[in-house]
Amino acid sequence: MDAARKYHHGNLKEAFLKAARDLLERDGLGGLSLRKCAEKVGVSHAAPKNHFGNIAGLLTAMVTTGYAELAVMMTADANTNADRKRRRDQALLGYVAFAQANPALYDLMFSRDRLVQDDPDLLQQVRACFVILADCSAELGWYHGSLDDKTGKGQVAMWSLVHGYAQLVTAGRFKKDNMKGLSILDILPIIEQDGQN
Amino acid sequence: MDAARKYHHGNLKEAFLKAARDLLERDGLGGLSLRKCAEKVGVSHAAPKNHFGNIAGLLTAMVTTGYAELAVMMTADANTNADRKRRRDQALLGYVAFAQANPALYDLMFSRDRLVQDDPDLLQQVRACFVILADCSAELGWYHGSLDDKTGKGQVAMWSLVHGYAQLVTAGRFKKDNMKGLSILDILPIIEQDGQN
DNA sequence: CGGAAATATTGACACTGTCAATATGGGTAA
DNA sequence: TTACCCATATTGACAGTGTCAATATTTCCG
Repeated sequence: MDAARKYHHGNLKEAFLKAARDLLERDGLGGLSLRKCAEKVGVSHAAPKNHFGNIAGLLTAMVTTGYAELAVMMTADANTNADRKRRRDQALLGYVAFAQANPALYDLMFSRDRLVQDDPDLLQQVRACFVILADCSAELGWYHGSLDDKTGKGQVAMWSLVHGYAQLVTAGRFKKDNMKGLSILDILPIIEQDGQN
Repeated sequence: MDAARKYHHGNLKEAFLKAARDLLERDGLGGLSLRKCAEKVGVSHAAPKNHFGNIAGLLTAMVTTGYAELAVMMTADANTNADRKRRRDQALLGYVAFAQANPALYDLMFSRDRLVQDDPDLLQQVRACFVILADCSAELGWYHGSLDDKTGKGQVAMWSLVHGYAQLVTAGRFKKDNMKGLSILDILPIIEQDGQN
């Protein structure tokens, strides 16, 4: 049997995720509901229960794919780019680009009360993204002489900075003209130890 | 007439805000509803409409008071503390302390789709907090030689870092043992230009 | 005193997530 | 093939939600 046509509908789980993603970016989180997803896919209103349990399960699954895409955006040209500094820059630019391309999803990815926070798949994808950021931190020399940065300070600083920047940018908090033109790479050299890029 | 006993109920607007605040921190954003607020206060379910219009109006008003409290937390000991560096440290510690004391409210303060983003009162309180952070940035020497920092890089970097840190901490994203003991002041010197505090 | 305005209530509506009961169909073993 | 089991999907119901129009009540002020 065709894998895309199993059982009654087909791969209904992925169809739900796609519908939810569309609704989220089109109408925002307030415009997303299980019943709208079901109608969009063409099934009954209670169909999502079999695949996700409840709405938190669906949002968690969608957010998990978001973290996977975020990791892809950060490592898209990692193979074709031999220069380590450029690779690090591209990772950070990719992070912010993902947030700007999927602002509502990015917000949901850091929501505290709509997700199943201890979902194993979610935690795994989150960790994968954090590892990539930790590498960026190491390249910046934020480990203060210790290559493995046992204190974790570099990673904490890196994730805080890039996440805060991404969230504030997508929220439109940087409105003054002199701020709107700043990219994550512009503010990075300011806070590097040596003041150079 | 007593200002606390005007009209039928009294100062119903502030009573709603207090009830909403309690429900938010006790049951999370998902446990907060207009009808529960009304029941908690002891009025009919449609009473909030007269004061806030809709639920976005109530959340916006509550968040606005949150920003005002955040500013207070950052400047609590500004008068009694003559040392500029300690004053800056206390402002940043106060920022994070507010987020940790009111995690659900802090999250809502950066929500994109539940608030009236262009509310004048909200914008004013946000700006007030940003000004305080800009002062912290200036004290760190992030203006790169220009005291007024016309580029805005220092402010963008400062707000990004402290907001990202506060959000990730309250979300429980820093779980590894070596990270849990880090405060905002621990990661600050890592990314200062001279590497010193 | 009496009308006007602010404030609060009532009842209704569409919409939401969730659940139990039921129906449908595919997979598999006899 | 046939019979059965189980995953999957539907139906109908329920409590809860925000919002609105219509109405009622209280306060303010000329």
